[in-house]
Amino acid sequence: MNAPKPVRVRFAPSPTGYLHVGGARTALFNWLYARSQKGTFILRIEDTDQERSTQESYQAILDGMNWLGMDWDEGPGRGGDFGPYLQSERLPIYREHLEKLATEGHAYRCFCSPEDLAAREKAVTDAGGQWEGYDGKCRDLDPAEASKLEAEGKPFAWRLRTPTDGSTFWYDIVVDKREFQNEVLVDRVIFKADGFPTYQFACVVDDHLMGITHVLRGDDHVSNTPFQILIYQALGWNLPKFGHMPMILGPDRKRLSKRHGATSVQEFQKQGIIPEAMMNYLALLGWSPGGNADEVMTREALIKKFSLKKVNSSPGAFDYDKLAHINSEQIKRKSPEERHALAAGVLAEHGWRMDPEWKIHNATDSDTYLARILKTLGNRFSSLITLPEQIGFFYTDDHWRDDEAWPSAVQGPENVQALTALADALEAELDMDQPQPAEAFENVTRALAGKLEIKAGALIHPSRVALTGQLRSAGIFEVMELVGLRRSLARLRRAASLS
RNA sequence: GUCCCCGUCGUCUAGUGGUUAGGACACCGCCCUUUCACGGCGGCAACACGGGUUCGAUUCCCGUCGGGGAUGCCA
Repeated sequence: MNAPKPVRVRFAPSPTGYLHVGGARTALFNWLYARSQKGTFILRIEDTDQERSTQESYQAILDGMNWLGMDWDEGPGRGGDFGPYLQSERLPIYREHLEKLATEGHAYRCFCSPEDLAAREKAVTDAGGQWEGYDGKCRDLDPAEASKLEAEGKPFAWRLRTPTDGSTFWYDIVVDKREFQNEVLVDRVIFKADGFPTYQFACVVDDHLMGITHVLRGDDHVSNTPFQILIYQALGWNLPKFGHMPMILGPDRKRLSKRHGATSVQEFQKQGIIPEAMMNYLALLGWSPGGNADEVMTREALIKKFSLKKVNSSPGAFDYDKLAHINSEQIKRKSPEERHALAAGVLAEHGWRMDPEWKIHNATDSDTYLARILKTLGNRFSSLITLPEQIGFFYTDDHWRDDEAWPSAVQGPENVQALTALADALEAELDMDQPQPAEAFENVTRALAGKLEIKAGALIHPSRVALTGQLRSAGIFEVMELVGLRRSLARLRRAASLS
């Protein structure tokens, strides 16, 4: 048997928008396949649509790829032996291959303008018929006549002459055999009147010239494949393997669109999704590690377990809840250092810093302080979005002021009494000039509860709201330790006085 | 309309010619507890429908229905 060729796959987006989750998922499967097979991952920009391609989009795509951590071996900024990797810089190459097809009679000039075509389509539709695509008007145009029209300066496009009988098929990696009757394939344009190749043509030429072994793309390309196969055949080239990934649908099983919420990877980034989670979730949409295996995986695990054979053939609905779950799991599983970096980013956005005047037990500088906060938070830190709410009160007295929890937990005679009693006890028992550990606060609180013959909770709950402004928080005694005795007292008294 | 594809809990999925059809998210209980989260335990919940083939179909075939894609001088 022949030795397997080294895998070469590519992601070939067109720079006409942001990096959409569908595109990102396609890119991911290519990337995972390349990495798992020790192959080459190529990024190629398909900017043959002069109208819609933009520099901003180009940049957004590169940013999205980088953010997700999908590095490419060849492509923009990386170079490679098969460049250029921007189709707009490969025009002479396409031209050359077009000429070959023209010479051999596989391509012909079509002088029908888009307006002509639209008019003919309308005529057919008006007559109650169904327009089946290009009608082949110029297919048998006399070459002399065509040359004459060209000499007159009449604009034209090039079309591929496709067979009218037989069928074109391939064995898809995902869905096995796919077959189309050539009869239904029309002579589509391969070179536009503006001198640029169409996607159909540029894609085939590049995939071949760049030595692509597996064309892995979205299922929306299935109907392009037979036409492209015809181009390969006309050029006398061997076919790569094709694999069509199932589409991603919205939660309502309609095509995923903006009205479903975020659809571009940068939007998810803004919503506090970390790249590892995005990648992990995307991988799970259409692929599964199988059986009861853990779905939360590192990049390395993903690469190790990924297999094209396990890619599903049915379209899947995007589930924001599950993404959120994967995201929190990924955050929880990060190392303390990585979590610290993540949280520090959030702090920086809010401009929060530790008050250097304050004496905190076991924390005298900002980094240590944050490390202590995160340790106290533990698993509660599982979202970049809720983190500001969770830790704001460690940094500013303003943070806790307004909260709807206030009336229920702090107001009322018992609560005011409890807050005051606790403040008095803490002040009496603890040395204001020394940092106090959580245990000290807890001992005083529980002793007071015993003395007053009430449950500790009757002191704890109002204190939590007084200290944090929230009904939920990390352990309240650790909160007191980190907020510090002096400031804790102030907050307790403040709450009591405001009630 | 035509062509192509898909169809297992609400969602993502595993799986098989004979299984108590497994896991995860979400949801609901209980436990833990200082609230929340985590964790633990348990629960709810699926083979779209109708015909075949077969001793036996969720699994194989056909049809129906449902969903998606394509039908561009966009990619």
